[in-house]
Amino acid sequence: MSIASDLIRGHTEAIILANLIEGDSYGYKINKAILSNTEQQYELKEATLYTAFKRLEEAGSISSYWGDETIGARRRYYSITNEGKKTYHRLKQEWQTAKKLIDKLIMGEENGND
Amino acid sequence: MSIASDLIRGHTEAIILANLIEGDSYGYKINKAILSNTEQQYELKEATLYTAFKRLEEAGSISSYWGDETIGARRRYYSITNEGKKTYHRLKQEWQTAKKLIDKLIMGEENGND
DNA sequence: ATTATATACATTGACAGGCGAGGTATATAG
DNA sequence: CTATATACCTCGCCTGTCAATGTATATAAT
Repeated sequence: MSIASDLIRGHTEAIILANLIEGDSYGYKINKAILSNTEQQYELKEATLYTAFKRLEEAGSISSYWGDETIGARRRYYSITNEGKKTYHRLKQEWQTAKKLIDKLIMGEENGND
Repeated sequence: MSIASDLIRGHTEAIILANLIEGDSYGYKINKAILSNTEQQYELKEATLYTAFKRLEEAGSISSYWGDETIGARRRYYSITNEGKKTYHRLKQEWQTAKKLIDKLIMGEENGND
């Protein structure tokens, strides 16, 4: 992919929570959704994704349950908790703040708006 | 400071190059400039700063020389190279791309513009 | 039958950047 | 002579990312 992972680093959890705000989902699907949303410009690697799920669940931001698929591979679904919703809103605000700061710090005189 | 370091991670080099684009400078001063530019909201820690200088110099993005101070502590000045200017412009473009992607991924329906 | 591909989850071990803690040295103010 | 500001530097830990690898189910092609 074309985006350096260090630029996304630290946003993994917010990205996952943003997905789960739209409804319960599972790893493979979230992975594909991100690829699709970014026109294959960014991929949240599986190892990264599953370790992030573990962190989020330990933090109480999400909960999980096995789907009742009778055919095909089993799926572990994740659900955002109320705690996770709060975290998500906090992370969104932090991103807005960080975005402005980084713009100021690296863009110099140029205007960073679209 | 109020900004999680993982949100800045990966921007350290761009921030330093943005400073040096304005003219030669040295570690302590760049450190204070960032603090001041962000109203103390972000600080590039000294250990981070000096390891980044080393990386940038090894990569040929900056060069350094000792100042000729006759009083006070000695200063090691850094200068951005032509190679470094190219890198800086590339990093700025990457930031613009990443910013849009992250907005799309974590902001959902909301508009991330100021 | 067997190979390949897609779906789906999970772990291990290495790597890289950030940074707390510590150290050195000069100069000034109390 | 102690504290504070300026100024540089390094060691070792921590944390998040990810390539590699493994498991299992299902379908399509050879």
